[in-house]
This record gives sequence, structure tokens and C-alpha cells, in this order.
Amino acid sequence: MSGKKGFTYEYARPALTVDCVVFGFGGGELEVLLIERGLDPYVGWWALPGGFVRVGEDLGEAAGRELSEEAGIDAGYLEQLGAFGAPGRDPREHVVSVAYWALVRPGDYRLAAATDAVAARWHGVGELPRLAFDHGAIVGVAVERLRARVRHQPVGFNLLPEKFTLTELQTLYEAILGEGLDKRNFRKRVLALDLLTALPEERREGAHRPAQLFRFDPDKYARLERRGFHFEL
Amino acid sequence: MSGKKGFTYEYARPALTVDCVVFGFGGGELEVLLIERGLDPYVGWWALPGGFVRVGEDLGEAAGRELSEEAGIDAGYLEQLGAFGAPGRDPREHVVSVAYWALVRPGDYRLAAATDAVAARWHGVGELPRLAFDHGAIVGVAVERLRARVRHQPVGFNLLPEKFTLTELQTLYEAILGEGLDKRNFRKRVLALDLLTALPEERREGAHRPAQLFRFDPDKYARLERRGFHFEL
DNA sequence: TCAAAAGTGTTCTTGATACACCCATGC
DNA sequence: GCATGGGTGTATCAAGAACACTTTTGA
Repeated sequence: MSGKKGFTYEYARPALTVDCVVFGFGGGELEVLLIERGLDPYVGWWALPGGFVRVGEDLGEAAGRELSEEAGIDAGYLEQLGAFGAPGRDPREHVVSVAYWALVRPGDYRLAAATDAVAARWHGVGELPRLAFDHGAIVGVAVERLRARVRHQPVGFNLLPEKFTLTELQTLYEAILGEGLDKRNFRKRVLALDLLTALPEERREGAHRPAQLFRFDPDKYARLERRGFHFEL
Repeated sequence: MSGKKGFTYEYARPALTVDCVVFGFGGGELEVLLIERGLDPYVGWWALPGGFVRVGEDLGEAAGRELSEEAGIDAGYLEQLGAFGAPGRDPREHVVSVAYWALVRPGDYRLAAATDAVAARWHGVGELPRLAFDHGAIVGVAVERLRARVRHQPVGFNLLPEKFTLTELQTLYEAILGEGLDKRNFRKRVLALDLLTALPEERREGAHRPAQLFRFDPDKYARLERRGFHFEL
């Protein structure tokens, strides 16, 4: 280890990694991005994208870097989840991982497995395979956090395309919360927030009556928030 | 660093510490435990108790250990706050700190400065001195977290003696939330939760009418929680 | 004309808030 | 007997929950 300089810590230190729970919304179901490991511990297992933190690198930046390196993703929303550091969680040595969770829009990602990953793929949160390390537990915490957050802050829009219908928004909320919601009450509440701007166009003519498109207005939210506004769905 | 063994990470790694925001309730005001630093960076400054994480040591245990080593405290409640890892936060080198927040009962602590601390003392959250490192920001996040948590989970009792009066409980909540509460509504709601058991004794005769003492019943809470009970103050 | 999703209001119930006086005790 | 904190109930209001039918389009 480094020589003593009076202030330098001279003992062995745990390794430090970041791992990301990336959520996507694929037509009716909440999904998590997993990579198939191509390296030593847990080869062939599915795991969260992540990797070692470099000296001098900010944690959030490290998470973003790993995300783009391992899966070619640029997350629209990224928030820290917490640190996971149980001694046995990595069979090699003591590795402490700072976990993040992220939300990405369906169009904004172009999955590209790289670095030490063999493949990158979306998995429905309901049908996750057995994960490497303690990643299964981390995903569990992330889902909980997402559920709590989506009720009190307008983060859900990061999972939808820029323009979306109210039905799509409701379907998203139902997928995240895991429960059905009343259509009329949902629309009433969402519109009462006055954070969506209706776009005088239409879409989704696919088979039936076209639906009104809306866009979320982040500036308006920022202004309201400053005045002590309390988002709540 | 260590020689390559095929799987061992061979690059320099950031140092890893834990820091604790310990809350106490001292007669009407919410307090935070600070230690006066006796070592190199920020000598003489007030800072959060904390220290380096040992290899093979769990993060929560490290936090508890530092707490007892530096201040002789055994926390009744300890929860992780998050990781703070901005590259410049420690002038020596890149140090990532996993912060915890803790609640202790007034009687359960016997402050004893030790290790690299000169002194340990309680400070009202309203009148904190300038803190070392980014500890001021960490305390800010901890206070926010405590405020949010105390509304939705019965953690506040960890700041009161085993037996307490409803007025004491209300004073505590007012101190944490920073706002006055209606006495009748507060008592109504608290008692409606059915989590307190009245003790047929009395106390606080100091000057006036004695008040009923209560004890929080954690078992009852655990049972209710299992049935999807939703604590809310 | 039928199938499928979009869109729309009202009633009822429940929980939150506001509010003022009497009680028990020590000094 | 007076000062101090302990203790109690009701009326009003607002927000959330339940609930069913009409509209528009493509096939």
C-alpha cells in the first residue's frame, strides 16, 4: 500500500463499485435492464450493470459511465439507492457497492453489450432470473423506492415517451404500483396537478378512437415546487 | 497494490469511511452529536463521529463501532442515509463516506470522547457550528430524512425515555417537524393508532398536575405492520 | 354495425382541521 | 387561591372513493 505520509490511511480498504438498477417500461410491464456476465465470478449469470469506481470520480458519474459503457444507455433520471456492503456479498473479497436506480425512456436506449458483459437485455420485474451477488436484493429495494417515489414526485414521466396519452400514463402507474386504478379518478387527479400540457394532435389510431396526447412540463413543476407545492398521486 | 490473481482488482481505490448523524432530544430541542477533531485535517473543527471501514466489516457494524469508540454511545435506531463521494470532499485523498443516522434515548448515552476525538457534545440543530468536510450537508440530508421518516414510521420513540407523557411526545414531534401541532388533534391521532399502553402511574409532579405515562408497544406495531397497517401522523 | 378504447360528473363517505374550557396539583 | 400544565369533544370542510354510460374510430 502507499507509504505513510502522516495522514494517509495505511490499512487495507474494501473495494468500491457502483451498480445500477435501470427501469424501463415496455408495453404494460415494468422492466429491469440486466447484463449477462462474461467474467470470473458468476460467469453466465445475469447481473446489474456496474463496475469499479475510479479514484477521483464522483459516484453518480461512475454510475452513468458504467451504464453507457456496458449497455449504451444514457439515463434520464438517476438517483442513489444506498450502499450495500455485507462482507460476503462478493466471493472475491470485500466489495462495497453503491447502488443507483435509473429511469429511461423506451426510445432513448439502444442496448449494446460491451466491456465485461456478454449481453444486455430487459427483464420484466415479475419474472427475474436468479441474479449474481446480492443483486436480487438490490433490485427489491429499488422497486420499493420507485413505488414510493412515483407517488410523491413526478418521476414516472421519465419512463414514457415525450408525448403520451393519459391511458399510457395510467398503465404505467398501475404497472409500477401493482394495482388497478380508477380511470376517472386518475385522470381527474393528474389533470388537477396542472403539470401536463395537452397537444392538439392525435395518435394511436391503430384500431380505435384516437387519444389526446400530453407532454409533462418540468418547468412548471419546478416553479410550483419552489412555492411549497406538494405533488401527490 | 496487491498482485494480480486473475480476479483481484488492480487499480487504486478510494478510501471508505462511515459517518453518523446521531440525533438526541434534549428538553425541547432536537440535537446532533458532534465531536471535536483532534487529528490532521480540520483539527479543532466539529465533525460527525465516524471513521474508516475495516476490510470484512459490515457497514452498519462499522457505524456502530465508531459510535461507541468515539462517543461511548449505543444507538437504539440506526439507518443508512446514503453514500457521499464527491472527489473533493476530503482534502487528503478521495474518500467515500457511507453516512448513517441514529436515534438515542436521553438516558442511554454517556458521552465519552476517545480515539481521535478531543470532545463529544450535543448541539441544537438550529445552532450548529461550521462543520468539517461536507458534514454540514450530510446533517441537512439526515434532518430531512428524519422529518420524512417520523411521519410514516414510529421511530420517534427512540428519542424518548421508555416511559413518556403525551405532551413530551408532542414536543418531540414539534421539535422535529419545526411546527406547532394542535394538542387535541395530536392526542386523538396518536391514541387512535393504538400503539401506546397507558401505565397506571404518574410523574412529572414537579410543579403541576401529574401526567399519564405511556409506553410504546413495538410488538403490537410489528403485528399491525404485517397486516398492511399504515402508520401516519 | 360491431368491437375496442377514449372520454366524462356526481354522490357519498371519510378523515383532517379548527376551536375553548375544566381539572389536578404544588406552592 | 392562584399559577401551571394536563386533559377532553364537536362541528365544519375538503379530499378521496365508488360508480356507468356515451363517443369516436377502424375494420
